Amino acid sequence: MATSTPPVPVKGARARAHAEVRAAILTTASAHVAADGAAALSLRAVARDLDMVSSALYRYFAGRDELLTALIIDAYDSLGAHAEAAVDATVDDAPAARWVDAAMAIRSWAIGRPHEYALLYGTPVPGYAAPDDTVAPGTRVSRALIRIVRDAARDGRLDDPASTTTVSAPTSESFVLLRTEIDLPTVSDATILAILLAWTQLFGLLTFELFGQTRNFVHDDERLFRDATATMARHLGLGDH
Amino acid sequence: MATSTPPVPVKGARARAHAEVRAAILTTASAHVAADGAAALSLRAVARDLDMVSSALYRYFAGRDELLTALIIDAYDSLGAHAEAAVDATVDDAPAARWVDAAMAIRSWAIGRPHEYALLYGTPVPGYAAPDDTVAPGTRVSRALIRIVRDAARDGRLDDPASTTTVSAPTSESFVLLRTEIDLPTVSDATILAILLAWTQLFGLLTFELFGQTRNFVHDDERLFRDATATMARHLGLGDH
DNA sequence: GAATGTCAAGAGCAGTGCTCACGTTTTGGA
DNA sequence: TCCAAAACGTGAGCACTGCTCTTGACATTC
Repeated sequence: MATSTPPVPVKGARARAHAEVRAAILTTASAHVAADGAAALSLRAVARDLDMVSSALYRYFAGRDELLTALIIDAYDSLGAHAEAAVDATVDDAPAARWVDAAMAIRSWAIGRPHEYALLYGTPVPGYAAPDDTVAPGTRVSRALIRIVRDAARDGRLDDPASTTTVSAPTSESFVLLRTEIDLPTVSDATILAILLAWTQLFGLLTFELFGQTRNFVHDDERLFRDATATMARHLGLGDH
Repeated sequence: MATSTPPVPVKGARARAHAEVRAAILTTASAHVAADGAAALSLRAVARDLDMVSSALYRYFAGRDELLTALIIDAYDSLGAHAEAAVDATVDDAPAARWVDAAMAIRSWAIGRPHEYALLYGTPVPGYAAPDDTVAPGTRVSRALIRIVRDAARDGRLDDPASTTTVSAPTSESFVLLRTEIDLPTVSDATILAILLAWTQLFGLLTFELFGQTRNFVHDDERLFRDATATMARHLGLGDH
């Protein structure tokens, strides 16, 4: 029985003021998440910081979940821009090196904002599945990573990892749509699967590091992350030069 | 300033009754987590179900966090036993097939208990780092998976994936301790890294599936998971027969 | 029998998300 | 220019939460 999103003025000074207050709410809410994590985010505390009364917030967000969803979208955008910058900055490098650099950029973003990372890749706060609105903004990071593969394919620096991958018929079927959506029309099933593997491996390792699953036996997390992503780049068939 | 764990009687009928009540609390708390997730776990609701008053629970657990930690440990044990059973049941199969079967067993456990899985591998609830007590029980699953590699090595059915892995000197250094701890003394750096990769890949993909990160472009999650883990088994060097 | 340990009860504190009725202010059209 | 509608902030209030503390009833042990 979620209350629907509150009405928002569309023109004039009212609209401008509304947008400003909304932005201010997001800013201080984001600061609270960065400091104490999403679980500890309190609407009343945010309202206090802004010298409002808690009920006033409901003119801007339907509730806590909607506020969190907005924060998730902003965080995805921040991470996406970060990843894109890394991919852009390395256009002239070898595909494998680009992959590692992009992965390291994603990692450094996450290390600096563990709570925001948890907001994106940890347990989804409302229920246990992420709200639909957050899926699309989340693809920005993936698209940046995939651009590395696309550039490599264009330049003939992408090997087909067919010899070491197993793709069943139904999986191959489901790759048909995915292949066009990520704009890699000529690439093999093995490459698609390798991309998925590299993607899940990257975030899997990062999540384990940040959530403490690797402590007690990994000492130099950054080094391991670099080696791991370099290995995944080779599995992906990305060229070294 | 966390209140320390409450005193517990050590002998006699008193101790028995105490243990029973404690178990009952864990059982109904676990049911609540399974139904609504860890975030929604309420001490008062648990107390109501047991016809107690909420303050009575503090004789058995120092607070909500300690209750959750106990639940985490139990869940790790459940998952660990599940994985071990799968590994035991396939001793005569090919190493690669065993790996896939164990992974599928882990997945089916998770699919059936999404909230428990989130409790283990999602955002750590107190703060953003898991309490230390939960690390050791968490290794049970990993040890089960590693046994597959060890058996394969013993039987000469483990290839060295050196040709496709990159292990830097510092990472190699940190593998020295790890190698003896997982009782794979003769195995190469490349194999150790491949194990880590397979491990993070397995849980990375599973987490993405459960938290909704793969929806909209993966249709047959089970099939993909099977293909992905089979591929990782090959990267690991596990034999097919 | 007295002292000690164990336990549940209940009141209470400080906090939460959220709703609602109520005034005030601003806005845009008649 | 006037007026109704829209937007907004206020404060009270509801139903919760985790947690603390005091009190009184037992049981076990000395």
